[in-house]
Amino acid sequence: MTQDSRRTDHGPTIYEVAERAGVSIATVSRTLRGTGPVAPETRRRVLEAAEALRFTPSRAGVSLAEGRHAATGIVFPDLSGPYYAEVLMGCEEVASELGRSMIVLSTRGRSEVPRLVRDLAGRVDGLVVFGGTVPDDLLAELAGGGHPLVLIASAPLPGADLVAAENHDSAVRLAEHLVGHGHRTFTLLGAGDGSDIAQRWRGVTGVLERLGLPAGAPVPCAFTVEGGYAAGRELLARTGRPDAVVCADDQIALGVLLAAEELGLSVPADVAVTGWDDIMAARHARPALTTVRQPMRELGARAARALDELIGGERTGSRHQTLPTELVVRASCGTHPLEEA
Amino acid sequence: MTQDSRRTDHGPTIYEVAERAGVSIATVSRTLRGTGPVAPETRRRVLEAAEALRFTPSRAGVSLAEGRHAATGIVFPDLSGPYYAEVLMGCEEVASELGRSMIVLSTRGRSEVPRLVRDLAGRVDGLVVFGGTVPDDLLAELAGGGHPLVLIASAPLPGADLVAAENHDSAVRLAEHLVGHGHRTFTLLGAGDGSDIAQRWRGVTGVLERLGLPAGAPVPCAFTVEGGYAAGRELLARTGRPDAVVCADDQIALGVLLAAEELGLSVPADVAVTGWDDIMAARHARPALTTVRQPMRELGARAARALDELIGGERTGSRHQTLPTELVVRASCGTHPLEEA
DNA sequence: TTGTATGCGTTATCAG
DNA sequence: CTGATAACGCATACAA
Repeated sequence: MTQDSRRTDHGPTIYEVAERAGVSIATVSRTLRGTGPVAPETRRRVLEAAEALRFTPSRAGVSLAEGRHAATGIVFPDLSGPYYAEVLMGCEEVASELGRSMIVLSTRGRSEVPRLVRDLAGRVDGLVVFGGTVPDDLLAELAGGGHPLVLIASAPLPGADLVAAENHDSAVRLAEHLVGHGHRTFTLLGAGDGSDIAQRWRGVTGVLERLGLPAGAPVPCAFTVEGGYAAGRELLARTGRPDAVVCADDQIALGVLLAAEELGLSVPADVAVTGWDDIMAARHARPALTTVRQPMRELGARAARALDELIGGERTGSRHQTLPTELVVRASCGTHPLEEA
Repeated sequence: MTQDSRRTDHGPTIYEVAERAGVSIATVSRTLRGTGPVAPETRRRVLEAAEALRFTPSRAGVSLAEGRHAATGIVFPDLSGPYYAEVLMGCEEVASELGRSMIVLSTRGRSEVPRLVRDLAGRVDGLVVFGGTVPDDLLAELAGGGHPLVLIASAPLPGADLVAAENHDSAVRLAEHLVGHGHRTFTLLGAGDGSDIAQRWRGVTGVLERLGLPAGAPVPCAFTVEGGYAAGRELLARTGRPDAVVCADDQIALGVLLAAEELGLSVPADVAVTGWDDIMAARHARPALTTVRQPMRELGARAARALDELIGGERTGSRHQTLPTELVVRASCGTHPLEEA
């Protein structure tokens, strides 16, 4: 075939450097990676040859010889919205400091996820995986196969680390704040498959039940602006409209805001709306969205560090980390006589 | 050392599969990758053995033998804000379809960028690079070294493909629209190093000059909400406030909106504000932001395809692609009697 | 201090 | 149809 006859990166090899410097490849390797003793003059010649040839060790060769990839993989549902991108940033930054490359894989709308994940696992030293992206049995298989695994925002898995933002308690604070505004009938928007969403709802309904207020089941809704808009139109148009719509994330809440505006409803006078995540748009929406801020960047950074520990063998058992969240009170949950900015 | 004695992925090798199936490794390889003839019965045995052992070919071994990585790299400034994340999504999706993994590298605030980029180049078959992230001489070196290169939103480079959104003409449309609203004094906010920003400003000032309107130099400003806020406070507080503030991107514009609100100025009655990109927050801001939408996802997808062509050797010369943009008229540029939604 | 030789896991060529 | 065996590029014991 004429197709595939050319190969990637026909750069110089260690042999060419060795020849040019008049030494063996062993000496080149030792010199360049600083392992073992090298005479100053020899060292100079090797460095010069490597420089002249612009030698870069073949990654495949190094990986094969070292038995490691110096890379970590990360699996998300998708990268839309600020949440995942922020986590990725945190992760990539730390990984880079630790000398590892980051390979990304998004699974949403993709067939053959298991094949893709297996392939990914084969080219990294460990995996960061968002909850809900990879079937549990595959995860178990990977963990069992000795692949270091860190889960983010996921249900726990034996043998894998877990990094998550605190959900329950901040949901309690949010609910109490809303009750404090006088809201009495609540709708929970966004039925979550993920355990993190479930924890939030447990926190909210706990408060309501304690106060003897009605707490209906979460209403299913796509986790997008469009999803929130559609659900909002449906919800706010009917009689018996709730005092407060507590949304599973900010995007849903933004959609509800749109729906309310279109229906001529005033937020928060007619209905309060809250989100979760504190994405950029939450701050700029009018009314600005009351929400719960997750330390997204930090989530990623912690995951990268935890993975490094696992890979380095510094730690054997798995560990669960829960990061604190922050209730961000803005205008959409009710009037705030004092803290109005 | 007790430190590094353990290696990654001690999965089964092709030898173990061969032994279990009672054949040679050559036959295993042929069977699994469908190259060359294999007797049905032999095939069955090999498949069974591979399945039982959960055999996955070692990526490093394959890469070394094949002389390719089946991976592509992408270099951005950072992943904050929706722009880069969207481009990455488009890129990753196409790359995945083409059987390539995506390795990401962000350069903002990082020392030793050249080293990181060289390392990245060594583990991929080709690179997608955002303008302004990698020194030109390094890019030239990589291109000269036979590394397939696709630049995004960048100045052109000999030997590299270029994918960019149309800038000049949409800037002209934006400026003409603003002039049509009766705005006469303009401030351009965000002095761009990138050639894409420069093109936008050329489009805007071209219109102004043609009409004999004053066109000052772009005001320097960080491309963040905070940057826009600070510049906006400064700009809108002084006498001789402009009719319209044309911002280099949406984040700056959102900051200006915040500044205007704080100064008690009404947008668009007192001052018009426009952005660029059409990020999610632009739609939800109040007033909603008039802006220019870039096909971010498509930008990434095109880059991935172009890179694939370059890598596959289907194409020798470099190609420049310009993708159309769309003027998105919302409330922040002035009152729209008719198209008010 | 340096060189030789072997292994890492696959692919692919070339005889059987 | 199948099996040795030579690359692929590098790291590293082991010798010298």
